[in-house]
Amino acid sequence: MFKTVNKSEKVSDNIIAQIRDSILSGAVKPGDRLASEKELIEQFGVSKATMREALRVLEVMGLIEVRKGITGGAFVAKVGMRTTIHSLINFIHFQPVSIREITMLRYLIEPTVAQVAASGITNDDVLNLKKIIGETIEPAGFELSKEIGFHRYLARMAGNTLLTLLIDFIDNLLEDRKKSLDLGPEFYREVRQAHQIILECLIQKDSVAAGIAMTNDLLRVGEQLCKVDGSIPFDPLELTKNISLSDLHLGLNWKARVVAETAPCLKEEGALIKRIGSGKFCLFVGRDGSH
Amino acid sequence: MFKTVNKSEKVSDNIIAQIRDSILSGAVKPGDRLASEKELIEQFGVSKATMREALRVLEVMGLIEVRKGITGGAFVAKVGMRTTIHSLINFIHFQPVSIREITMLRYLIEPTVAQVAASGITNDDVLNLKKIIGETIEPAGFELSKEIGFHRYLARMAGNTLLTLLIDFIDNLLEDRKKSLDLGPEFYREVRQAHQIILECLIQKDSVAAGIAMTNDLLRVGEQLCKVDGSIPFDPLELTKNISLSDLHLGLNWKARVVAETAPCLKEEGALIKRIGSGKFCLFVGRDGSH
DNA sequence: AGTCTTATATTGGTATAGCCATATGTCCTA
DNA sequence: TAGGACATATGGCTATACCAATATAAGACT
Repeated sequence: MFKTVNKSEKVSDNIIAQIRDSILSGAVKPGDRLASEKELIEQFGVSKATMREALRVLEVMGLIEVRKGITGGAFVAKVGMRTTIHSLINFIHFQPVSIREITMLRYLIEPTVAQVAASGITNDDVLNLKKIIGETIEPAGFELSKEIGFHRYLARMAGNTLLTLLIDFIDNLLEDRKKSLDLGPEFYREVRQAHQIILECLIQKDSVAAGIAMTNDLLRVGEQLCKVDGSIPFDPLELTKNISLSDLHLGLNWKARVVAETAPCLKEEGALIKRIGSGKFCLFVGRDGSH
Repeated sequence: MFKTVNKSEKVSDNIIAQIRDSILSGAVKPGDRLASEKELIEQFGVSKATMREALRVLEVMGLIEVRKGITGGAFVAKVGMRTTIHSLINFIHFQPVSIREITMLRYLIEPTVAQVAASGITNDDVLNLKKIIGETIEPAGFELSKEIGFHRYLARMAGNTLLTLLIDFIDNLLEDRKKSLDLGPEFYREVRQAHQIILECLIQKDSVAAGIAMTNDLLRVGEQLCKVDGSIPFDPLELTKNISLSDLHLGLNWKARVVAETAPCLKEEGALIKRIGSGKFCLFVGRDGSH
């Protein structure tokens, strides 16, 4: 199944790569048992220490799980979100991120998450969210708390894995900051109230209102953290100074496109045209269906 | 400096945690030499195998770098983006992400990135971007290519570390899909053209046009990938069905808020009010400054 | 027959000792 | 002074032995 290692490179790296590839390629699936330590040592033809090094790394990566006892061995596992977020946290430590940056990212994604969540909310969701709000007390726990927060729950409701991961991560970043900034109880009271308002919008299945309420919440939190922190808050007006990009309702049948100045659509009746600088492209805004 | 491990839990875990914390707390900084293997073994009071296990894990995490030779030892390192993205890729392998989801996330963030990039572009940026577009040939390299793509460069221009990491990651995901889907040369020709249009908008420092051009690009790519793939593409019209959330120009001095029905601002002249369902909250849209 | 206890085999976890490969500094020599 | 040979400290790997945890199976008791 596995081949003897090439000893020119680092041996454990070779083993790690082989096992990792066999997992990521789908050759073995979560739950499958690879082999016992002893068997793997024989298969790879290495010593126990080396084999353990490799297994240990794969375990920390979250790719395998090792169990001891008579039914033990190395089992393929699913990489969990906690492992991944830990890695992100390690990274972010060396690339300092401001509240401003975090808030900007939240501003871009969380209102939409709330919108989507509003359209598909169930009675169970409402109950769970009420419970979560009730539990939002000051002591935020520590170190990747397992309890799912309000925003995380909404992300899961929206059903987009990427957004869920992202919001989980952001939540962690913010929790870290909150802990180090020593905010008063008033802050947490306001957060809870904001969440109640969002929940009310969700219950009424009012997507637009939910999005706005979410925006209100995250901008206020960002502003308050910056106030304590002394940094410059994020203000979305910086982005859309006079013109709102989203006014144009872009869709697959775009109403707005950037086209060459020779494009035939520019001759259509009712088209709004704006030349981009003095270049050869134009911003074209047309009716539905035309492009 | 380090304390002897508590042997009730897994010893190497304890060591990993101690060293990790000492790095993340800032007690030791990148470039610092921790100690030699031998010294660490003495400090922690463990065996060589155990110590090596811990060091190996920390090395894979990207937190330290191990050098051999007479001046060798364990050195604190900066966790790089590649390490982090590898971890994200491991995670995503077990949480399949559709083109639809990827496109949705891109739709939320990349137009804004283009907008911001447009406002701060330099002559050097223009030259680099032209070069990047010129090099966009079919064979996309393999495995976390070092060459920075068009979208990645824009993310760096926008100067937001979080967005940069995110877009790097997304780029990787998309590259993976592109490779497995076997797209024709026509596809890449169109991508290049789309990038040229975006660049033109950037050169003219037209933020709005750049955002729109970016939206056009990413939606089209998403649509084409879904066509080959047979899955349902993302259409932003799903999100903002009849009402555009962003029409409301939310800022720190919000024009739109969700408030309790008893809020005094609802009595202000000129306020637009919409009750949320039959609940006790109202969507309030007021003038600048009022709230 | 069912349930609890106990023994045991299997497996992972740690410790010790030793050898090899490698990088670096030092000293010697031309 | 420049170049090369050697010494030395360090990481990398192997081998072996023993300890600790755990699931299974056998046995004792009710």
